[in-house]
Amino acid sequence: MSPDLVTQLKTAGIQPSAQRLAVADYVLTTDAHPSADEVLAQVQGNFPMLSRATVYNTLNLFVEKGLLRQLVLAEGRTVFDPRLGPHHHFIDDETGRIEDVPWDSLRVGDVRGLKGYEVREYMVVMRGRKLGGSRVQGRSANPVKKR
Amino acid sequence: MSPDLVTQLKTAGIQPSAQRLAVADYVLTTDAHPSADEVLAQVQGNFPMLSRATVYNTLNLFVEKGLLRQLVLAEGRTVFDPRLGPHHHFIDDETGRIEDVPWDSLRVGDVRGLKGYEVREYMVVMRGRKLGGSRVQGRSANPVKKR
DNA sequence: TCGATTTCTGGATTAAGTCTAAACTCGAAA
DNA sequence: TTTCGAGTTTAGACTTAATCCAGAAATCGA
Ligand SMILES: [Mn+2]
Ligand SMILES: [Mn+2]
Ligand SMILES: [Zn+2]
Ligand SMILES: [Zn+2]
Repeated sequence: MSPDLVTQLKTAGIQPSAQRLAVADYVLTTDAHPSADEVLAQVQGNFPMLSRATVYNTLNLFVEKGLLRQLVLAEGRTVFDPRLGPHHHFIDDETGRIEDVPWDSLRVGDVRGLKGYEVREYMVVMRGRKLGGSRVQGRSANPVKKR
Repeated sequence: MSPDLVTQLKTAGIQPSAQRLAVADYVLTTDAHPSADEVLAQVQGNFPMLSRATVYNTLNLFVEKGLLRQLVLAEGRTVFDPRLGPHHHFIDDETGRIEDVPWDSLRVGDVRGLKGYEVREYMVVMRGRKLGGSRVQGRSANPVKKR
């Protein structure tokens, strides 16, 4: 859809094919942190002839080219995050949903000054309950915790 | 080996069988963050008749009974951590090795005061290079990053 | 237009982890 | 002692996210 998606891919050195644009249109603009399977399901909605292999290929390519971050925060769920800037993450105990927490909402001490380490990046990972429930509860995506 | 391992298991409500003690003797005392397979390899050293299923059963039991924490920080690696108290983690980019960073070495802002969330636990996850190399480099366990 | 290159695909494969059903252990009752 | 049964252990089957592969399809360049 978006005309600058083409530009964004080209700029990253990626050939903007139809499949890649379809994947990009979802995964580069979503507010969620979808897994590969969720990307597949989502994109196949308006692009039914899309194979699983292509989704994985494309996601890995986007990560490699720096358009996407790959996050592994919870058991058995690798997810993708289009927000490249530094931010923290909150994981809901019940739903498994991952939410972004603005960088500036938490001051972390002198990480870079840690003796013996050259820290390239860091984030605070929080787990707990989301408050202010009552709301429609959102479409709860991840059943989480099968045990 | 340790006589109080028996006590520790009993206290947690776990029958201290030979296999469980062998696993406990390694995983509850290690400074590393081993995966299930690393636990298996390690323990089979002095306890060759130990099955993969028992290792998984035992590790899951220990997690369930609160003797062990399960961490998922990196691609395709679920590891176990016997240090129950709060602490942070540093992950070496090259080796994938996970190191503990003392809780007090980093001051994190008012996490508990975050509006809209009831944070049960949190940690800072750092990635980068370990400095002061030259040393024997330790037995580098995890090749990491196959891509 | 046509060969070369890249992209895409279904199906096979891999590998971490779980599940199952049978075998084994061991203390206590008979 | 024997027997019994609850709990433990095991090999191997199974599940599933992810990768690999080799041919088909699309795209590109001259
Ligand atoms: Mn588990
Ligand atoms: Mn895998
Ligand atoms: Zn994020
Ligand atoms: Zn740790």
